[in-house]
Amino acid sequence: MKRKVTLKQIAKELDVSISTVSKSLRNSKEISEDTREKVQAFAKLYNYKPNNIALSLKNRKTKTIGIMIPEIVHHFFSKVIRGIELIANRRGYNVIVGLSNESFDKEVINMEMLANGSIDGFILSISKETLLQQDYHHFHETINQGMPIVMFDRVVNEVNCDKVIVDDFEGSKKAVNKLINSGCKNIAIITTKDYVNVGKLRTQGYLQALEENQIPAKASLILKIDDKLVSEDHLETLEEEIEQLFKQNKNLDGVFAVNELYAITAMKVARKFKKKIPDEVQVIGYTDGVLSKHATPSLTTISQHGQRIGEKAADLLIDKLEKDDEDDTYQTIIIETELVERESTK
Amino acid sequence: MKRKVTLKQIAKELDVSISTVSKSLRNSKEISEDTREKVQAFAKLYNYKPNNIALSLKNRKTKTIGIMIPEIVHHFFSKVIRGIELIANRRGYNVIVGLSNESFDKEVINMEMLANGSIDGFILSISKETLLQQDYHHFHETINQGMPIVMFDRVVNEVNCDKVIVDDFEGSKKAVNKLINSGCKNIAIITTKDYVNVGKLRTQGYLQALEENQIPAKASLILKIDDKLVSEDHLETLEEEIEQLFKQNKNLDGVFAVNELYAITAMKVARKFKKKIPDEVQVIGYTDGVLSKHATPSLTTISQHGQRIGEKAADLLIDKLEKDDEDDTYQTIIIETELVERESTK
DNA sequence: TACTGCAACTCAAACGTTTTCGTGTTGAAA
DNA sequence: TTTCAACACGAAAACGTTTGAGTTGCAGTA
Repeated sequence: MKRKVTLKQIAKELDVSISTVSKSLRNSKEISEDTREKVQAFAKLYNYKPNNIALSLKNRKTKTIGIMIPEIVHHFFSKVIRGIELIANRRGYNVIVGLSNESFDKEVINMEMLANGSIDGFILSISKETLLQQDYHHFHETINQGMPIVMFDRVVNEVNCDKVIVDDFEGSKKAVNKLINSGCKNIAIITTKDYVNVGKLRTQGYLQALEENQIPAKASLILKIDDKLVSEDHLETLEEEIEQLFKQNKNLDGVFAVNELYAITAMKVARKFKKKIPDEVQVIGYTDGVLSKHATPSLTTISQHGQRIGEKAADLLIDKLEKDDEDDTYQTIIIETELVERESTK
Repeated sequence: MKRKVTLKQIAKELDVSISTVSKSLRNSKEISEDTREKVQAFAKLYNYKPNNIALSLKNRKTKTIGIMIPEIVHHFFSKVIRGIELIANRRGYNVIVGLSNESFDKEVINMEMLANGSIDGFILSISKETLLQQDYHHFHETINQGMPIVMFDRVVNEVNCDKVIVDDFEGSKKAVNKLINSGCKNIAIITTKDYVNVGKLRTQGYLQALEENQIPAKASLILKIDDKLVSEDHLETLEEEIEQLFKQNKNLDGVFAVNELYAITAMKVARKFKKKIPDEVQVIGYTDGVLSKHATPSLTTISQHGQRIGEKAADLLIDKLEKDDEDDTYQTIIIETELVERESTK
């Protein structure tokens, strides 16, 4: 086993100083061509690679981006990571991942751990618990220490930083309009409780679309799921709640669900009630994941372009990191949603 | 904006030496209680946290694990990451993620980048291209430099290191036996080309199960998909190939597919041919992901316990990192598969 | 008084780089 | 013979820690 070779070892071996070695490798013309070649040959032979940690310490930058997300086993988030990684890599950065697991405490601890020099900046999406508690001190502190943050998807007005979001309002308007234009008269929405503000915005988009088409909203058509229970029995509860929705609205002919799972479950329930999709009930989901694509019938959805969100977030962050002047202007980038039409709508 | 405070700054402020500050914070009894308290109070006030990079340089360990996987938008891999992150975090480690994107070059470059001091060890799953080229020099070099590697799922005999795998052979035997015991007489397998050796092993398990039950294997029942085409049109090709399989085997009554997508597509094709599931055709998949759980009918699968694989891999790696004696014995841990019975089998 | 022992510090090296400044040697111009 | 630039290289500081080896002052002892 041969340990990594250092400048010092090369210097000793070649009987020159460390500085000479360093300069030779960086092709400084302070050093004679002779020595340079000798050093470079030796370095190549021993496969010298500068130690990243030492460089980080010296340069006070790590060339590493920290990602903090609530969950990784999730199509949307993994797509975002892929986008971040793509850009980061292309621009010479590494990516370190922390999972908050939707917990406030883990989010805080993980961020503190990473903020102590390990990374140059954060890309993150806020955990549900944090959103619920509305305690954002850890973000403020991080930013205050001069470490830039880019938030995506689950963002919050109270924190001043760059943001990349999807136009949830417009996206769900798009979906509901599609249902209306395809002939739906009684459209339900299956959404989440309001504290996750993407859920809130999607509900608002739904209401707005109805209003613009002079369709009165009905409370019985709005189903808000409490998704704090992510356990297995949650699935059954979910199904029961949707069954109630169908029972209470016999004339239901359109469903807009704010995520894939709700949409898929709605289709399952529709099938149970012998309602043909898309002939009798049409369904649109949100988030274009594997489920939508491979369901039968395949599901029309609003695609959020997770990868593009990640790419944009990474570009924003790295731009900020590499700009030398400390500007404190922040942008909010909106990534357009797209209606992907499949078999669950006419 | 207040930058992070360092030992040096505290020392200057309190008019003591850096060592005194350091020792005070580590509660050394070399320092008087008075001074200790004073320093600790000051440090707390200014929210001092030691700089990770400096510590890494000093201790020659980063407390960071590098993960290199072919793809992150993938249920199995993200579950593994979750497992790794869970254990890593619990044991005080961070996790840095590199994606090879199934490319040999990216795998090599990424590994070299991380191996230069950024991490203490690797957990990885080999890219398809690497498996195809059978060039494992980068793994050998990494190990040679004293950096431990733990491989999972896609492993290779040629590299001497700890491994965590699933018993693919036993797993698929289990699946095929289930089909046989449920009355299937003509069981097809939909698998991948042999160079991905998990595909190979699963095919062998299939053959073995047939043999043990005195069922002759038929070439026409073995469909090997070339999944180098991961593009969109791949989906259609896949469907066509499976249709051929059904056409050529009119009496087909059981399908074992080596992944979710193949299984789901098989169900779709079965439906097209008006074959009732599970009454006329039974289907079992491999990898227990979202698709299996939420398909209609839901899919019986062999679960690989991705998270457990990740946890075990992380424990193995950290154990090795924290053991001081350099032992060069390597283990291969086999994680048991589990048959998850759902609606697609009787 | 001179020595010992101890408490309470400080110094300095080390981890692996980069970079500024300094220095010794040459050869040529004055 | 002196002066001076050009050249080729070395020393040292710095990034932020930790830690073993000094150093200082002072009380106690012979």
